[in-house]
Amino acid sequence: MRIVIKFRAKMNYSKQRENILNTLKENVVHPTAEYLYDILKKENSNISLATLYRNLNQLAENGIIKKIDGLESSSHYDHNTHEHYHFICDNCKKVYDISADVAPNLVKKAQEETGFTITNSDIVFHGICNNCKNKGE
Amino acid sequence: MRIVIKFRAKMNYSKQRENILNTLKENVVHPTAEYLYDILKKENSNISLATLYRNLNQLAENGIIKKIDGLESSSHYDHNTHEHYHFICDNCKKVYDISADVAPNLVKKAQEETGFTITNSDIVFHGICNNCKNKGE
DNA sequence: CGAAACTTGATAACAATTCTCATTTTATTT
DNA sequence: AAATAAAATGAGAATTGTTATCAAGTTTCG
Repeated sequence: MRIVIKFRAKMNYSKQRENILNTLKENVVHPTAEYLYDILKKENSNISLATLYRNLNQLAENGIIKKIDGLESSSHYDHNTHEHYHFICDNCKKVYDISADVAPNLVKKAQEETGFTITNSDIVFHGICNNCKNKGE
Repeated sequence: MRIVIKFRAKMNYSKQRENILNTLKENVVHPTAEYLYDILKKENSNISLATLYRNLNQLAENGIIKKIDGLESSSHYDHNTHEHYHFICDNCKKVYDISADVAPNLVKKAQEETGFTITNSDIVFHGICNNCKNKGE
């Protein structure tokens, strides 16, 4: 079973990375890269957009921050519109269906907790599918 | 309270849309637009990529198919790495936190159902937040 | 039929993100 | 502290997925 684990280069200290992490912690939660960039530009003389993205990815890969986004790049389309969720294999990238039973009354509970009007819920699981676990592909 | 509901133009019949929908139904589940485009190009003399995207969006807006993607365009970053979920207000686009309690044992249940190794789960709710409901903004 | 509304293809435009590469920092070894 | 290797940076080009534009073709319905 050959499952590729992302190689983690050692992280050296860097002023820019420190700035990015602090800015992320001290400001609005869940900012986009663009939002962070604007703040960083003001406070911190100059930083490259590439540096920002590079560091956000690195921090996320190392579990220091979390990147919030459903799928990786492109959208997928599904003709099955019944309530159900999805699992994406990080190895083969296939998208599997997961029954809605795994989270009963999900919307109802979330509405009760927040008072928001909730029209939709999506769950995306990530991991390794059985095929990849067995075949090591 | 002024909540903008997307205007739905009437859908006339169109050969291309029919082809797209059939291709989506008769093939691999959850394809990307690119995947569909390749099939359609082969089977169906010519179709424009723009037409494909236009129709996929239209079909999704009318609930005939489902578009699977977590957030809209750009990723958001979160320094809170504890298990919790997110709600995106379709009106003001703010991202709110939702406690993990709304889906107890989520990963465990999904693992039991599938046998997959699940490393991560993301839930994204959509709807209208209280602020927007009250202020009508 | 004939007008109004809808759809199409081709291509330009766009936004978010990643890549390239020469230079600079940081860490490690002597 | 000098030499060397490894990692980080900035600037901008490049890539990717998707949407906008617009003139021409279709569908709908009175």
